[in-house]
Amino acid sequence: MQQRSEETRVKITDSAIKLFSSSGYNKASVDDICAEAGISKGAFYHHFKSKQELFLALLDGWLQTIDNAIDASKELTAPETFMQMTEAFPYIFETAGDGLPMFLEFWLQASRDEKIWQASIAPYRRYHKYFTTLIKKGVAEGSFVDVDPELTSRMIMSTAMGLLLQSLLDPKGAKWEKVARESTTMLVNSLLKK
Amino acid sequence: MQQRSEETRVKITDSAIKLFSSSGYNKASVDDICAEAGISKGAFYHHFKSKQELFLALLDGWLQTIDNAIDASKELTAPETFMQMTEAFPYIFETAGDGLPMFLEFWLQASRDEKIWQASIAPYRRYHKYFTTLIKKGVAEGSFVDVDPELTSRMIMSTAMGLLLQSLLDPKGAKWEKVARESTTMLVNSLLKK
DNA sequence: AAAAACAAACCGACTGGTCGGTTTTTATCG
DNA sequence: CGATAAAAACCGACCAGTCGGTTTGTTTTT
Repeated sequence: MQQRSEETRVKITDSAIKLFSSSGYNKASVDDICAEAGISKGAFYHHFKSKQELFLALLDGWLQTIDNAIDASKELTAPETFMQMTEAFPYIFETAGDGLPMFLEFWLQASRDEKIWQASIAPYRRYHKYFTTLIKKGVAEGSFVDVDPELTSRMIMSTAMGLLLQSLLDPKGAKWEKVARESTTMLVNSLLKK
Repeated sequence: MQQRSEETRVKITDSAIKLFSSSGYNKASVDDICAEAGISKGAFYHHFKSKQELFLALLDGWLQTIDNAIDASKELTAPETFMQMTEAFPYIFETAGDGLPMFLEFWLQASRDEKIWQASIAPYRRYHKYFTTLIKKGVAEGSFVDVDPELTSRMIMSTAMGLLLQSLLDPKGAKWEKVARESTTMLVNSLLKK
């Protein structure tokens, strides 16, 4: 099939992630990405109709991995789900590590670019809804104390995002996987009925 | 005095904040800033030796306001300090509102630019230390339960940053001042001895 | 008059994107 | 199977515009 084509596409996206992360969306030029990928500009614009479309494609892929993780924990009880998230944190920090600035880049672009915002806001709200439902479920199951699900969901997402932000600014300032794990435990503990 | 000079400088910084926020550091060109300020490029480079230096100056000013707020609450007890922070949140969201993307911009630039990182990391660590000390003080005073001060400090900062991030992405998705206030209350409550 | 503050033309490096042409892959058919 | 032509993938020079920063000259302040 078009195996070569697929390889080129992967080369482009890989290089783009690398360069967007290290230099930022604006500073990483299409020429740079092509050079890093070892392909020509023609090849680039054969696969993506613009730099922005490439960015959108990366965002899509990123959201995909999160969605998959969520799908994987569909059958569990609410506390089990949170515990699994606790376990997932070190993995997230490890793999996201280099791509972390990308994540922030998404945020920033989204706040300024209508198209990218549209692509970001829907999944974001979906995640919020997901946590809200999960907490409601926990309360209904009787395993969680009677908190405000909406508010608690926001707090959980705040904690997660705040941790990512801090680990980005000061990677060596703390053992972030450990902080993340303990933070989650603390949050869950304050949710669990005694 | 050099009153006219000072006015020009203010015009430049005001315009820069406005444009950096709405368009981002890279996209807001020096020409744009000059046009917005109604001055010439010569005037710009008379006051700032580079675009980066202007950015650093803005960062400095921003940190100054935070430091002032911290200084203002030096005499209070630990719980009082937190309660005051609760009160300060609506103000922060109101004033920071438009400048919020700037805040993120600082973060992103810091993670990539050694000079800006140096200027950011010191205050960041100072704030972390401040919260850690504050919590230790609360524990010593007997008003807080016996938590890990380091960890709790990270969590508080996470929550604050995460809230800012979320309000930036989805300003109309929730009443953020309210969420912020309730989150703080919830955090303090879980800290307070019953 | 000296110095500080400002204006505006100018520079070279670099940007995202285009385009005509070349190579490689795939489908078709004798 | 091998020849062949169409289609897909790719190349790299090129363009028009933008960028941060410099320079030269003018106005304002002291």
